Amino acid sequence: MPGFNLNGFLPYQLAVLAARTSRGFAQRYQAEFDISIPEWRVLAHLSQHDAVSVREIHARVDMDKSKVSRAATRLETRGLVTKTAGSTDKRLVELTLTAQGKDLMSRITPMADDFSAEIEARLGPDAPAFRAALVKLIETTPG
Amino acid sequence: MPGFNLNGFLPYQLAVLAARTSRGFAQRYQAEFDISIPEWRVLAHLSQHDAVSVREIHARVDMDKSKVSRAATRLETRGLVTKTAGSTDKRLVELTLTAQGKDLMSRITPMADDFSAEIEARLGPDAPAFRAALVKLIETTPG
DNA sequence: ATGGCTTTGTTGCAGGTACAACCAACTTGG
DNA sequence: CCAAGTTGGTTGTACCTGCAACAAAGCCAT
Repeated sequence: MPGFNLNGFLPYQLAVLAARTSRGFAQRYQAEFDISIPEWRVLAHLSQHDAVSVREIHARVDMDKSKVSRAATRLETRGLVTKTAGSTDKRLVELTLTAQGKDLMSRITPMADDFSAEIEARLGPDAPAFRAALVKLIETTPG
Repeated sequence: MPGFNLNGFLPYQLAVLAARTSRGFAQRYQAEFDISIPEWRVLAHLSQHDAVSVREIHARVDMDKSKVSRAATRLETRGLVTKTAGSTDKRLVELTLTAQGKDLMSRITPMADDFSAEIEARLGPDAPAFRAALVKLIETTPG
């Protein structure tokens, strides 16, 4: 009769919160720039590590190879990144932000920081503990 | 040069953890039963609130109307739920678990509890605070 | 009651995703 | 040096999702 309490089920709670949060942030930047979430992830990674391969992003950013590949292709056609064949290993593709890509990142980054700050503000003093727990869970959860 | 630190970005962290967690749990029950995540959510909700409409589930379980509708149809063809037209309002559909559906839930529920317990064990004493923060964020994040 | 407005659920469609097959480029053991 | 195996990236495909259009049922003011 009591049944299973889905609303208290941790995987469900995580899924709901993650979906709402991603949608919320996506709405902000998709209105101004026309970027999908996979594209945003690739751009963000490139802003830290330039001249990087698809494989590298696939490993670090929790996205399927094909997702990275197609995101990179879309970004290239829009002039935000360049794809050049690797010099020593010709299988590798070196992804690099163009000037236009860097410019776009420089405009999205403050929005991202604001968004994060708003979420942490809703948590108040518990925010650091929450973030620490989140990191611990991510690191102990197999890929 | 420092760029944007995606790995420390809260929406990204939530998305990664939620995706991994959902996949991990889905792998367990999809091997034994053949149920998708939307189907699992509908079943779980029905285990608490029997004779419930699509709209009710849509509102409570963070799923699109069409997602609920299609999940319910699949569950009906597999004999896990029944769909009957509402008696007073004929637009409404009353979803109810069949005996087979209840049996399936009684076997999945312990797996779900175990899974939750394993995650909380990885958090140790921080688990209650983490769950509390999660609930607070869900409640303050617009749908 | 009747013509319009709202609500409920289903369905068509366009786009995105995961998974596997695939090709080309490297590597390695003999 | 070459055949077999690996690795990096792209592409084909079948599925799923979200959104919007839709039909049917209910509501409501006149």
